Amino acid sequence: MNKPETVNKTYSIGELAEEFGVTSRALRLYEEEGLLDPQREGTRRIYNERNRVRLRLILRGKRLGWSLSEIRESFDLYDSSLGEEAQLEWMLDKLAQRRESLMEQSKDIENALQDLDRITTNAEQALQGIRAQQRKAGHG
Amino acid sequence: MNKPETVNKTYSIGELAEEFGVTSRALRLYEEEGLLDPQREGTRRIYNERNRVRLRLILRGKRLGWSLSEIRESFDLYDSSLGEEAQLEWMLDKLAQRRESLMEQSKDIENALQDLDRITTNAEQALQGIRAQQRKAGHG
DNA sequence: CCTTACGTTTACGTTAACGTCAACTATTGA
DNA sequence: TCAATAGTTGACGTTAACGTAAACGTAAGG
Repeated sequence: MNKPETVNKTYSIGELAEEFGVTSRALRLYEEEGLLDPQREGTRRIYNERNRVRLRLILRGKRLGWSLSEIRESFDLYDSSLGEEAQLEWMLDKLAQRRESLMEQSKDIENALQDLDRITTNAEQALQGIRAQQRKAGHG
Repeated sequence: MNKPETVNKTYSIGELAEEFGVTSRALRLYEEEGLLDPQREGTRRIYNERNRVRLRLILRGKRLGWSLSEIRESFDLYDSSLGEEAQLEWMLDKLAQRRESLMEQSKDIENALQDLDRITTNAEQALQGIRAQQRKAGHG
């Protein structure tokens, strides 16, 4: 008993590339780097929903400024089996590091937004000043 | 009547590099790219507080995944005089774009943090399970 | 005076993340 | 049957952001 047919939908490399605004070349590179593993139909690559989700995560990682190998590391964390104690401790450590880095980025964004707001306010006021001058001149 | 002497403190390239954990080479590159403009004492570069603040902003930009030219653009926005109307409108547009990008990154971080939390919880529970088993075995 | 430390410019080397092109295969529609 | 379309691998090209090394200048200390 399966879910509706949308679940088993597949995509060619070109389709997926266009949908996400990247090139086929990039998808092949991500595969080479171990970030994607599409099935094959003969020689052609066939992407499924799982691959699609992965690609979404890859692009999110890129937006956060991560390198491809950092992105792969995060996948490794995500996929790794919860087996031995030592492995789990190492994993928790890595997860904590990621969290710290993300929190730092979050702080950076807050600060950058504050800077932007100050500049924006100044520019808006300057613009209003100019337009007020123009209206005065227009009435002459 | 000047503020205390800390205000006029200056730094050599080596000092500044070490303080921020970058190399002299990087500082020279940032200068070439128009991101820094230290004074000179003969041929030697002399950095003041303003340069130091700039460097801090450069590194913040890097943590956000910006390229050096994107960082310079942001400085251009920051520095640009609030002159003509067209320029102001163009500037406000650029500022809005930056804001959107930052908000998107912020969302990405939220999501990444949620993912991390889920994985962390799983790993912690697995670890507790293992340790419970170890205690039972220890009592045998 | 000589070494040491720190700085300078110039220039070539390196890595990541693709872009681009060549040569080939497979499918499809006229 | 033939051309167009989309895919394949392989290889070389490109850009950004530095690293690294050479050759030289300069101020301080022994």
